[in-house]
Amino acid sequence: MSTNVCAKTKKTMAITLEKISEVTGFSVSTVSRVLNKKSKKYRISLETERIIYSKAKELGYRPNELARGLRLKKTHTIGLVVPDISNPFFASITHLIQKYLYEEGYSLIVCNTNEDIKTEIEQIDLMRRKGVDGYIIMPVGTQFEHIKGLLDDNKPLVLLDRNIDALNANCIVVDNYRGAYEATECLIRFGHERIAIIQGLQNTYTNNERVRGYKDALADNGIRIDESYIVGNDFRRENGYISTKLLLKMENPPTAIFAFSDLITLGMLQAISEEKIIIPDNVSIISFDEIDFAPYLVSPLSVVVQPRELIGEAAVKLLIEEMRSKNRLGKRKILLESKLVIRDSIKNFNLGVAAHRTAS
Amino acid sequence: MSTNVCAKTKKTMAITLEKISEVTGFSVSTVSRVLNKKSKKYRISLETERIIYSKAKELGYRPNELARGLRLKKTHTIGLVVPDISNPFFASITHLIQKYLYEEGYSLIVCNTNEDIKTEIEQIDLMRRKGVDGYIIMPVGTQFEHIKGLLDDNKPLVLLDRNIDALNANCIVVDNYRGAYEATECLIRFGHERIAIIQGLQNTYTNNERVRGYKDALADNGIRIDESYIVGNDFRRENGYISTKLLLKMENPPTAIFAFSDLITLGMLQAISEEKIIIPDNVSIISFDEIDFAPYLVSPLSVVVQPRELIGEAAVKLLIEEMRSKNRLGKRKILLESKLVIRDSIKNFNLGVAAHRTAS
DNA sequence: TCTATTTGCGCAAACGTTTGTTCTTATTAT
DNA sequence: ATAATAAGAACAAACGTTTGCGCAAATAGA
Repeated sequence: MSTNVCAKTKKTMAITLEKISEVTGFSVSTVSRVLNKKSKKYRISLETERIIYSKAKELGYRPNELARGLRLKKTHTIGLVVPDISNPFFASITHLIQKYLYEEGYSLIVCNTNEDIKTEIEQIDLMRRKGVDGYIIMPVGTQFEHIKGLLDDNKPLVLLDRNIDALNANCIVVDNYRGAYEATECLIRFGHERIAIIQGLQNTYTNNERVRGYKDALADNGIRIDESYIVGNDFRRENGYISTKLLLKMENPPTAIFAFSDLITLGMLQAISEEKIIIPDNVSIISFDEIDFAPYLVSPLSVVVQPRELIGEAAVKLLIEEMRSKNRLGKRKILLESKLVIRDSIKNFNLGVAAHRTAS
Repeated sequence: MSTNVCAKTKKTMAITLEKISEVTGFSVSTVSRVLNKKSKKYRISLETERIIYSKAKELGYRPNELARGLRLKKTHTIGLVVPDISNPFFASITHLIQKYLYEEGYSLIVCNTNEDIKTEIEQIDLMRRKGVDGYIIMPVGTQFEHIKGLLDDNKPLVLLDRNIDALNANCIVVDNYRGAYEATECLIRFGHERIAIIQGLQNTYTNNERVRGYKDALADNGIRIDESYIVGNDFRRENGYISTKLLLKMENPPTAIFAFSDLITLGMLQAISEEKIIIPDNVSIISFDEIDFAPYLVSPLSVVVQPRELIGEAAVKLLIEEMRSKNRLGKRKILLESKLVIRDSIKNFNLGVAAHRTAS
C-alpha cells in the first residue's frame, strides 16, 4: 500500500487505471477494457485478464465516476426534488424511491425546496450541472419554465404527487379530487353541513384538486359553499394551529374540519387540545395523509390514505422505463386512488353518537 | 438558440466554454477565467469581460460540474448515510442537514442502509467513487473497516448519532446513557420495579448505551436486573409489536415498558390496543425519540427527546469547519443532552393515580 | 530611441476515463 | 514460401474544465 503515496505531497493518491497500467506493464486501454468486462470483445488474453484483475483488486482500484461520467455522459445518479423531506409523507416516498433506485444501480441526489420556487429553480439547475441522468420532481407550484428547460435536454423526468397540466411530462398523482370529495361526502352523510377545510399551499396541484373535490361534494349535496370555512395557505403545522384557532373562534364554528395534510392536523390537534374541545363531540375531524399514530390518538383519526408505496414504486418504474427505451414512448399520466379510512374522530349526527368504527 | 443544436445528431448540445469561445473569438481559457471571476487576477479587459458575460448569459451557459470536479478534485457534494430515512427522527435530521449544507453551497447524496452493513459498505464505496467532498454517516453497527478507509483519504467525516469508539473520527451523539438512565429512574421514582425495555438493533452504539443506562439505573436503585424483561432487537415497528405481545403474555408482566424508538412505540401501541389494555392503568410506557403526536395520544406519551436541530446543525458545522481548515485540528467528539418529557403515560404508584403532567 | 515593464490574452497540459483505430506479431491457408 | 487472417495490445482523441506559463503589443521609464 506504499505504492499509492505521492512522493512530493506525501498524500495518498487514488489508484487510477494509469497506476495499474504502470505496475502491470499493460496499457491503460487494456486495463480499462478488462475492468469493464470487455475482454472478449477486444480479445484480451485470459492471462492478461487475470493479472490485471488481481492487481486491481490488490491495489483497491476504484473507478473515478466523475471521469467516467464526463466521458460517458452518464452518472447513474437521479435527482429528487421534494418540498419537505421531514414531512412523513415525503420522507416515506423518498425512502421508497431511494430503495428502488438502488436496486437499479442508481444513486440519489436529494433537494429540499421548502415549498420555495426560487430554491427549486436553483436546485434543479445545480442538478442539471451535475449531470444527473433523470429527475423525479414534486414541484412547488404551477410555475414551470425551469422544468420545461429540463425536458428540452430530454433527460427522463417524472413529476410526482403534483401535476402541471401545461407540461407534457410523465406524472404520477393521487386522485386528490376524489379523495377530498369522498371525505367531504362522508362528513355530509354523517349529518355535517358546516364543514371547514384547512388548506395547504394555494395554487399547488394537490391543493387545488382537493378544494375542488370539497366544493363539488358540497354542491352536489345541495350545501352552500361558505368561503369563510375555507382557511389556511400552507401545508405545515403552524398553519394548522392558527387556522384551527380561527375556526373555533367563529361565531358559527364548523362542526367538522377537514385538514389537508398530516402536519396541518398536528397543529390542529394542538389548538383543539388547548381550547379544551372534545373530538368528536364538539368538533369532528378528518385529515389527508396517513398518520401512523392515527389509531392511537385521543380520538382515533379518520384519514384519506394515499398509497405511498405505489407512488414511490411507480415513479422509479416510469423513470427507468423511459431511460431504457430512449425513443419517445409518449408521456404517461398515472392516477392513483386514495382510500378513506373512517375512525372515531367523526360524529354521526344521524345516530346521535360517534361514528361506528369501520377500520383500524 | 439554434446555435446549440448538433448538426448530425439533431440533438441539443450543452453549451460549453468552447462554444462561447467560438462565438466570441476569445480562447477557452479567457472565457473560463472571466466566468470564474478571475478577470482581475489575469488582467482581462473590462470590454472582453462584458462580451463574454453577456454571451454566456445569452446562451445559457451552465458549467459541467463533472469536468470541473475532475479537474478541481472538488464536487461540492456531501454524502449522507442514514439507516432509515422514513423514520421521522432521521428524516428530520436529514432535512436539517440538507438545509444547512445548501446554505453553504453543498449538495447532498443520500443513502439508506436499512441497517444493513453490506448496503452501507457498498453505498459508501459508491459515494467515494463519485468523489464526494465529505461524509456524514450514521453507521449501522460496530464494524468499521470501510469507514477507516475513508479516513485514509482524509476527507472530512462526521459520525452522527452513533459513535464508533475504536475510530478516531469526529462525532456527534446524544447522551443515550443518561437519557435512558433518567427515564428508568423516573419510572422507579413512580414506584415501578418490573420495568421492561424493548431494544433496538443490538450492538449499535445507541442501543448499547441505552441498555447500559437502564441497567445502571436499576442497579443504583437496588433493583435486580431481570433479563427476561429485556427484549427486542430492531428499531422498527414490527419489533415493537411482537415484543410487546410477548411482554404482556408473561406470567409476571412488567408494569412499565420503555421503548427504544418511536417506531417501536408505534408497534407497541398497536399491540396494547389489540390486547385492550389501558395506559397507564395497566401498563405504563415511555419512549425514546420525540413523537410529534405524543401529546394527543389516547394516553399522552412520555418521551426522551433528542435535540434533532442541534444534531443536524452541529454535524454540518463540524464538517464545514474541517473542510475549511484542512490542517488537522484534531477530531472532536460532541455529546448532546437529551430531555425527559413526562406526560400521562406513566402511572405513579406513590400517588395511586396517574403521574401529574409536567410538560406538554 | 532603446530597454523595461505592464497589459491582455492564448497554448497546452492535466484531471481519469472509454473506445475507434492502428500496429505488431503469430498463426493459418494456399 | 508467401499472403491472408487472427490475436493481442497500444495509440490517441475525446469528454469540459482550470491554470501555469509564455508571448506579443502597448506603455512607461531613461
